[in-house]
Amino acid sequence: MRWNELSDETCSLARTLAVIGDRWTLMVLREAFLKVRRFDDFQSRLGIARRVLTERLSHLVEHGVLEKQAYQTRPLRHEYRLTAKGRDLYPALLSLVHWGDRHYAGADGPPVVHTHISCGHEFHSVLSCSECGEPVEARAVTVRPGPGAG
Amino acid sequence: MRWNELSDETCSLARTLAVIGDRWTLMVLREAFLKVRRFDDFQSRLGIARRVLTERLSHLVEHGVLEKQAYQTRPLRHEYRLTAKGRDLYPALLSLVHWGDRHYAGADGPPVVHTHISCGHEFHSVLSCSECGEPVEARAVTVRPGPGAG
DNA sequence: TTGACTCAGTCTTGTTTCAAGACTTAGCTG
DNA sequence: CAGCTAAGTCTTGAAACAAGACTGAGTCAA
Repeated sequence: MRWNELSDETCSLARTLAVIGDRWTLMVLREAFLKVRRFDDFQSRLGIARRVLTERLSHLVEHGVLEKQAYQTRPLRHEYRLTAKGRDLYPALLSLVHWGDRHYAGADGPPVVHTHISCGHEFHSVLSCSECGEPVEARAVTVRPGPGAG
Repeated sequence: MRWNELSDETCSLARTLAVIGDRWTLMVLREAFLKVRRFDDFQSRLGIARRVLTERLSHLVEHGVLEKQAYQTRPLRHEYRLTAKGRDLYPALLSLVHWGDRHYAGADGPPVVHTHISCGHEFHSVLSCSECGEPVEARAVTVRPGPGAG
């Protein structure tokens, strides 16, 4: 079986991975959150093969994560911007970055620090419960079939 | 260039993806969080090719995300368990799942619901700031080079 | 003590995807 | 007109993947 033949109905993760579960795709999204928007900028910052970049960008556009907008007309040029759906990926992406920071930063600390504008502090991400607001960890969660289960 | 030649020093995400940024790997981890521990259970639940599963599991063990422990000696059999480092991936994984729930659940709702044992409620995940506790969104965050930058 | 069964892999053989970078197109600039 | 820029497209060889048959070490039941 191929990964993308996994049942979508019982697994939101498979669905998510079908859209963004590819290493270059995630790197492209990281750049997008850093406000990179143009083909050649993605290409030169990542060093990704142009053919692969073309394919990843159109895939993301097709799935509504990015949108392609003209930023000039003569010559016609487009840029790729995150949609609301794309911005919703921020928590997932930041969690992945912070996992890397936590487990692979050298003695000096992480390569990048994030500042929360609202409170003014450097921060790291914490996953919390939408209902009680407390931090969530794996052992405090149970899983059961939901209304959309097959 | 290949994705894994990206500079680790300036990018925790590339480092993270080198360890877990593969679709099957993430599906394996999802099962691990659902308490699946044995080779054949991973294999039959996911339908993954056995060769690929072998490779992914050893990769995860090698990187300290899973550990291989004997659960019986005659015949010698092992199981794969999440380490603390592996459990730290829970926020990232749950965020990915919830993104899928949010954007791809059918009219009925998501295929799986998560209950937070501590408070007893069904919940979804919220990424919050470690300093002020408020939810974080992309536009409220600035990024700059940290102490470990190259 | 033989035959079936379980678990955890390994091996083989096509198929698919990927990487690198040269090439293309359309319009602008000097 | 020559060269430049942005955004791709194309070709070719290399790497990764899927399917599933096979292996080996031990258990169990007759």
